[in-house]
Amino acid sequence: MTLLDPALQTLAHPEPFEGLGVRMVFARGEDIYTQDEKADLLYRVISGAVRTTRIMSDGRRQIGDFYFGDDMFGLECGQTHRFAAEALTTCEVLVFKPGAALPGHTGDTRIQAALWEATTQELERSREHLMLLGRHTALERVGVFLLSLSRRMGHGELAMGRQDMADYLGLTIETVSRMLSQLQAEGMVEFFGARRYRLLRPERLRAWADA
Amino acid sequence: MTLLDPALQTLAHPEPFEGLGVRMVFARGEDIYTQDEKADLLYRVISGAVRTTRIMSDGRRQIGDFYFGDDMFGLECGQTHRFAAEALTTCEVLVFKPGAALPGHTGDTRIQAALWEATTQELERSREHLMLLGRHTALERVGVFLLSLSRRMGHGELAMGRQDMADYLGLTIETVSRMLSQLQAEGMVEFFGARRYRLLRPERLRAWADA
DNA sequence: CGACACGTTGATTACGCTCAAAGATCGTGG
DNA sequence: CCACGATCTTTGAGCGTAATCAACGTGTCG
Repeated sequence: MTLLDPALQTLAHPEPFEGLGVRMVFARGEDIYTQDEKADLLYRVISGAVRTTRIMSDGRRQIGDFYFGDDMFGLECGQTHRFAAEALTTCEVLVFKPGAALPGHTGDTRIQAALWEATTQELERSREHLMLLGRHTALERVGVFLLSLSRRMGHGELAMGRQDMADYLGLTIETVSRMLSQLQAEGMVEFFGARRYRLLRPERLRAWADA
Repeated sequence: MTLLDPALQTLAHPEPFEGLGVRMVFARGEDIYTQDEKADLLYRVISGAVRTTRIMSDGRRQIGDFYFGDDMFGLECGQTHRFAAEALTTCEVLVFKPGAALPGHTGDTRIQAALWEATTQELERSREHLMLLGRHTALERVGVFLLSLSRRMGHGELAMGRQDMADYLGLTIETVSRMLSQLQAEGMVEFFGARRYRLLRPERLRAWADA
C-alpha cells in the first residue's frame, strides 16, 4: 500500500470529504482491512474497485458487496470489521476517521448527511442482494447481477472474475459460467471476451429483479 | 388498525421517541404499510412482532427481517417502501414522521443518534442474513436462525410459523420442518410443541454462524 | 512462444424442492 | 370441558437444479 503525499492531493473530489483524510493506493488483491480488524476508519473509493469478503473456517467465501467510484465502505455497527475489504483492481482510496462526525453528534451536518445517504443506500443494496440470494434461480441471479452492475457503472465491463461473481451470488464458478452461456444463447446479453458485455433485453432482466 | 387516544399514552418508552408520534395497534396479519407505498414515516415496535416481506409477481416471497420490542423499522433509501410490513402477531407500534430529524439536518441529536444506531444495526443484521442465504446449508440456516432469534429475544419461543421461517431463510416449509427434526435428532435443540424450544448446544450453532 | 491463470463444457452426484398424505395443534362452540 | 374443524406441521417418495469432479479451451503476460 502506498501513501500519497497529502500536498499532492488535488481537490477533484466532491464535497464534503475533500481534505478530510489520507489518500492511499492499494494493489490488486491487497487487503484494505481484514476480518476482525478494529473498525475505526471509513473509506471512500476514489478510483478502481473494492470488494468486501467473509471467509468461513472451512473456506466458503461470501462477498458482501462491490464498491466503485465515490462509494463509501468500511462502516460497521460494532467495534470490529465482520468482513474484510480487498482491492479488486488497483485502486485509490480516501481513508478518514469519522470520530465525532457521525450522526448523533454536533458536527458538520454536510458530513453527517453524506454518511447517512451512504448508509441508507448500502442498506438498500444489501436488501436487494438478499432478495437475489433468497428466492432467485441461478439464471436470474446472474442476469440481475449483470443488470445492476451495468446500471451502477454506466457501461458493461466486469471489474471482477467469475469466482467473485460466484461468491457474490452464492453459486459456483461453473454455474455462473453456464448461466452466462445460457443468457447469451437466449439473446439476453452479448459478450465480447470474458468481461465486456452488452445487455440486449434489459427490460426482461428488470422483470426478474422485480416485485 | 386502531388508534389509541394519545391522552392514554403512558411514558413507558425509552427516550428519545416518547410523545413524538402516534401509537397504533395492528391485528395479526394486518398490513402496517404495503409494497410501493410512499415511505415518509418511521415505526417502532412497542409490543408484539412485525415482519417485512417482498412478494414477486409469481408468488415467491422473501422476508426481509423480523422486528420485536423497541426495534425500529420502515426506513427506506428511496421514496417508496420496497418491502411491505405486516403484523406477525397483534402488535402495538409507535408511528412518527422523521422529517428534519434525520441525520444531516440540524435537529435533536438524541433522535439522530437513535436513528443512526438503529440503521447501522439493521445493516449489520442484513449482512448476517445475507451470509446465511449465500453460503450456508439448509441445516445451518435453520440452526443459526434459532440461535440468533434466541439471542435477540432472550427466550426460546418462535413468534412466527414455519412458512415465515422458510421465507426468511430461502427454503421451503418442508425443508425447515425436516431440518428442525434433524437438529432435534442430533441433540442440538429440544422442542416443546411446534414453537417453544431450548438450545442444547448453542456453541456449536455459534460455530456455524461464524467466520 | 510457452506457461499459467482463468474460463467453459461435460458427466455424475446430492441437496433441497415438489407433490402427496398423515399427524399435531389451536381456536371455537356446543 | 370436550368435540369438531381448520390450519399448521411433519414425514415420505420421487424429481430437478445446482454442486462436484474432471477435462478441455482461451486469454494474458513474461
